Amino acid sequence: MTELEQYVTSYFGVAEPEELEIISSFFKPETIKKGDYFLLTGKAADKLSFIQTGLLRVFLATENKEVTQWISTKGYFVTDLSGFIFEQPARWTIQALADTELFTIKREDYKKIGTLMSKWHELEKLFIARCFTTLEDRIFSHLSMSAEERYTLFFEHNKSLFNQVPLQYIASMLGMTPETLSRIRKK
Amino acid sequence: MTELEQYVTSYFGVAEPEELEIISSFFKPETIKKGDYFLLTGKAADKLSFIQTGLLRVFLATENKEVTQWISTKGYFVTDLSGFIFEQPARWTIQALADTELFTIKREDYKKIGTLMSKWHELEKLFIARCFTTLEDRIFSHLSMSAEERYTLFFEHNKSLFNQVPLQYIASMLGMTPETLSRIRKK
DNA sequence: GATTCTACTTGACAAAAATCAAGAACATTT
DNA sequence: AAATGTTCTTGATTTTTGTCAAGTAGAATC
Repeated sequence: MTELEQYVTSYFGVAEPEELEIISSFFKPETIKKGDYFLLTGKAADKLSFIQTGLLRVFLATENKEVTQWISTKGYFVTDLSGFIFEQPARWTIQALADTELFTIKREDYKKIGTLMSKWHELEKLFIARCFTTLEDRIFSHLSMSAEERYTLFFEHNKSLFNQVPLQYIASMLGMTPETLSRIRKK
Repeated sequence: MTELEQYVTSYFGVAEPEELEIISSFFKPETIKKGDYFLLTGKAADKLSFIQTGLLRVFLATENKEVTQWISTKGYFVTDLSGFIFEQPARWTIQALADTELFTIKREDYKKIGTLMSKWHELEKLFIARCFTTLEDRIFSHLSMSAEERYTLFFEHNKSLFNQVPLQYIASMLGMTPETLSRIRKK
């Protein structure tokens, strides 16, 4: 099984080798350089990718500051989910934090899968439901934890990110300032 | 169109009258009294309901405090989504804040819809994707706004809740203490 | 190797929010 | 109407987190 097939399997749980091959064939390799934009807020969110190497930051620039929503690394998927699904302008901007290799599927091809595989929409549903659950946990962390507790929890599960990603972005993603994160880490 | 059919339509966007009738027929009226539990953390999350009258609070009791995740009113659906979809124990406890009338579908009946309507899983997917987007917005509010800004935004969109629901639960749902909410409201 | 740029840290201070404790307002029951 | 039980408010205080400003460290560029 190729790495791409593993990514597809881990997110969509596709079982039949033939189906998996069909789906994977729609994904095309793509490379973006550090600093390049994968997606811009307001533009068409018409692709979904798995990250082979590199790092992408999902954020939104407001008047005062940039708010980092998420950071994706190898093995993660990346897209503006609501824009991709509902064919609406992207809510997020997505930028490469390092040179990044992707496997990308265009929305038109993604939509074809649903016509080729009868159970595809159910797999999609389960995929999105897992994304929902992840966000539910994240909301809970903001309702019930201090900045330090959020940091500790996140650090336990994402140690490897801390070598690769500027801490200011992790701070933003956890809902605190870089200074606060720095002070928490000093302990 | 019955009220139930309107609820189903607004969440699942079902178009054909016959299909709508089939789906609606699986929902049964149910009544729960103020203080009763709709669902308990750890128990089977095997039903999904629309609220006809009344109020339900979705929360989790931790060692220190109860964390209110959401409050549902007339026209909203209510369930433990991840438990319902993945057939796992409920993550949340759901309790009636007032006498409440519901239309409830059991999971076994819900699953039948998928066998009767070929496009059901796609509608489900879109339904859950909208839930996902709502949570994304909520995360963003915690990453980028102060307690006062979160209150103002929520109040603008949910004025009617404030007459019906004890403010302490709204405070918890917005990620602040009842005292902080009270002080913000004094202004 | 010096320069520039960026990320990170640190300190002093300010603001926001939590905590603790008391009391007031309101509804419910008796 | 009195008593009870919640919920909400308010004040005093502490803790947490943010802001501003300066300085340091490290990588990248020249």
